[in-house]
Formats: sequence, C-alpha cells, structure tokens
Amino acid sequence: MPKSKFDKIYADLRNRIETLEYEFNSFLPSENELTKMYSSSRATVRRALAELIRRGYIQTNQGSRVRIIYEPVERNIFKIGGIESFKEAAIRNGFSYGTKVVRLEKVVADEKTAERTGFKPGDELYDVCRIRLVDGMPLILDKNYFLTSVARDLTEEIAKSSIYEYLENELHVKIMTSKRRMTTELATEEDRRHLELADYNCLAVVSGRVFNGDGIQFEYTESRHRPDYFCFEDTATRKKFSGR
Amino acid sequence: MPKSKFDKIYADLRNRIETLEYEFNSFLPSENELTKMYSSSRATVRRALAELIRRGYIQTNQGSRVRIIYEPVERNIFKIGGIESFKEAAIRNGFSYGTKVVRLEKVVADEKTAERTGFKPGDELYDVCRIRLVDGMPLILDKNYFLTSVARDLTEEIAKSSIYEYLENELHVKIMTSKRRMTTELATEEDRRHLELADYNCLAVVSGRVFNGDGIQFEYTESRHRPDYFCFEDTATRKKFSGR
DNA sequence: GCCGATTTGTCCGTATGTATC
DNA sequence: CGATACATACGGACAAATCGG
Repeated sequence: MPKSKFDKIYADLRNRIETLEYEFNSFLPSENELTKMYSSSRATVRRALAELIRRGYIQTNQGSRVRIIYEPVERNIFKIGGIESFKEAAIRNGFSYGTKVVRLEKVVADEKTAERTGFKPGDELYDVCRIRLVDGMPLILDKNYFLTSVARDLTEEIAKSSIYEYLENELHVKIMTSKRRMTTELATEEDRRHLELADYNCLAVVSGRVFNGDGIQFEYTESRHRPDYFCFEDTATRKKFSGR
Repeated sequence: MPKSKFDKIYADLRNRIETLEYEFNSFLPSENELTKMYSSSRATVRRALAELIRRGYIQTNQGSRVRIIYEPVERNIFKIGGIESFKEAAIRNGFSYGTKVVRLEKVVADEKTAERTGFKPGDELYDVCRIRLVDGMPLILDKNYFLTSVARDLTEEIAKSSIYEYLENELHVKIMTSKRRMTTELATEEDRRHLELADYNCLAVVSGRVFNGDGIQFEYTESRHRPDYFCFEDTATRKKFSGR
C-alpha cells in the first residue's frame, strides 16, 4: 500500500490511467490543478509524474499539457521488473508457481568464477541451482551464488520457498541495488536437461550482481529463461542531459 | 554539454566517479557539503544524485552516507541505452559502422502488421529494412516502419545515414518516448540470409514503439541482433512505492 | 542500551525561465 | 502578444534511519 504522499498520488493517477478514466492520448489535469486536487505542493505532484513517465504511462513536453500514452496490453507473459524474487514476480503476474532445488552447496570461488560473478577468488559462496515452475512448466533455470558471510545458514527448505524473504525478514539484509545484464546465450547440456527447449538452441539470460546496504555485492544471479516465455519491458525517454 | 545546473552537478560527479577520484565502495561528500561545493540548493543536488542512482553509480540509504558502487568495465560490447540511433550508439561505443539499405518502400498496414506494430489497419507506412555493420561485420537487421504522414519524403540516402537526424533536424519531429521490449526469437530465413549466425538459431530482438511530442506513435522498430554481440544493461533498485 | 549528532527522505511555498498555444 | 503550462532552482522544515560515544 502507498505510504508516502507522492506515492499516493502516483498510485491514484496510475490507477485512473489503467482503468481508462484518463484515456489514451488525452491529457492529465495541469500540475496546478493536481496540486489542488491532492492538496500538495507542486514538487510532490511532479515527483509522482516523473515516476509515471519512467513507467511509460505519460509523456511531458514543456508548454503543452501532460499526455497519456498508456494502452492496456494482455499480461500473458512473465515480465520482469525491478528487484524482486521469483515468488513475488509470479504472484504479480498471477501465476501458480513452484521451485525445485537442484543443488545447494558451499564452494570457494576460483579465478574463473570470480571473473564471471564479480566476487573475489577465495570468497566462500553458496552455490544454489533451482528450477522454476510456472503453471507446472519448468521455465527458468536459476543459478545463484551468495556470500556465505551474508546469507548465513541457507537450507534447502529456505531455497525452496524464498531466499529473499529469508534474507530480508530473518537476517535483516538490506537488498539495495541490482546491476543486470540481458543476453541471449547458447543452451548448455544442463539447460537442456532441466528445461523443455523444443526447437530453441538458445536461452534468454538475465544475470545480475546484487548489493546490500553496506555496498557489498552479496549475490550473483543468473536466470536462464526459456525464450518463448521471456520478455523484458522498458520505457526510454530522449535524454535531457549528458549521456551516460 | 551540460545545460542546466543539476546536469552540471550530475556530469561532474559522474566524471569524478568514472575517473576513480571517488573510488568504489567509498562515500560521496554529504548532501550538505555538495550544496556548498556547487553553491546550489539541496533539491538540485538531490536531483543529480537521483540520476546517478538510476544509472548504477551510487546507492543511498537513509541515515548513512552515499556510497559509490561504480566499477569500470571494458566497453567491448555493443550496449544499448536510451533512445538513440544506431549511429549515435556506434559512436558512443567507439566503433566504425556502416549501413546497407535492403528495402525502402511504401506499404499500407493490414490487420496483421497493425496488430504487431501498434499502428491502425490502413495507415500508410514506410517499410524500411537495413543491415547494420559494425567494424565491417553485419550484426543487426533493423526493420522499421514509419508513418508516412510524419516521416515525409524518406529517401535511400537518408536511410543510409540517419533517419533520426533527418526527423529531428529537417522535419523538427520531437522524438519523446519509446516503449521497448526485449525477447529471444527463432531466426527467420531473412535473418539467416543477412546475418552470420553461426551456431545460433535465435536472435536477441529489441522491438519498440516510438512516440512524438503530439503523442502519436510514428515508428515501430525491430532490431534483430546477432546474440554474441548483444547485451542490454540495466540497474534496478528495491522499489520504495507501489509496484507497477 | 541510550542519546545526540549526522545524514538522507519527504514535503511545502515561492520565484523565475521557457516552450506552447 | 498574452496566457498557460511545464522546467529549473532556492530555502526551510520536519521525519526517519544510522552511527558513534
């Protein structure tokens, strides 16, 4: 539920847009009208608008009014969003889900895995490999490495439900930032063994390095998706400032 | 070049971080110190910081200081960022580039292409198909549709250099928002004919719908990438407000 | 474990610039 | 040209989390 004021405004506007109360290609009330409607300052309204822009609901243009560019689409794909666990994503997309733990063991990072994962050689890690079932179908092969010093005492039981819930609620780890990278890679023997790839000889791979509040990378994650059930969405706006 | 004040602060801080003056896992000066350093208000500093967060340079945590989480990486991959043309992206990544125009013709959208592209049946479109060469290698098959009413008088000459430059500088089209979607798809006969796919039977596909300042979608674009040269990067932060 | 100082998060009101209509 | 609307910027206030003594 929305906590802060800007979040209430954001959630309310988003809701009105999604229910088509404000329809595609029409205009939102002006910022001044919105400040009155929500009895807030213009800065707060603008913050909510900024979030709607980032999510592709509206677009703004100095001098003209705020235009709605949201159109409803079917939600029949397993889209991925911010940092969230598989369980959270499955619930958000309205699917039944399950997890099969293939492997859970302690390893020490060698030179090669360190290079690939962002850890240092010698770091002690949990090596977790799981299969994600959506509506009974094995769609994702999840390979994770966690620093044992942060993700203490991982068990199969935890890996089967939700490691993130355990980290946040039990160990009080602050999960902050995730740098992700999406690629298309050739399927390995392991992929083929666990997923039903049909004609595809490739997978959609999302790999990421996750940082906690202390700025240490405590996880490397690699989600290997069956291509026909994978989709990543994004909204880009013409940059208003110096490029990256 | 930076125009606004917040942009100057953003560009300066980003530069200091990239040159490792502020190094990985150390802290930025506090917001109060930064307001003094840049003789600005806290709001302006915070806006610059927000952008640095979004780009994965720093992470913040209420109560503790702003931590740098940027680590330099090799730029040997053709990464894609915001809305930018192929030409802009190639220059940013420091590659030589070329374009071969395979097809440029007027078509009228039928039911099926309308469904796929987001246009309406009956819309008159330019159907453009180009091959993108990076360092001489054909890496991307670019298929674009433009509303002829917006992208008037397209020529092969323009398609060969930069359609975006033409739209912005000649036709003064405001390119605003792009809703993109990344998938992995089976290669078609056309893909195989134009790209050197080797073992891969799939491609990384980025498709997008692009809107101008008037809120009309004037372009549908589909970039079909050779998997071994494709990579999309992204930074996610734990959401502080209602999910999407 | 408590307390106070520091730091970031949220919010408000106002003023000025600039593009659009 | 004037009115409207969004963009940028400033300064102040209080809340909430963190950290060190």
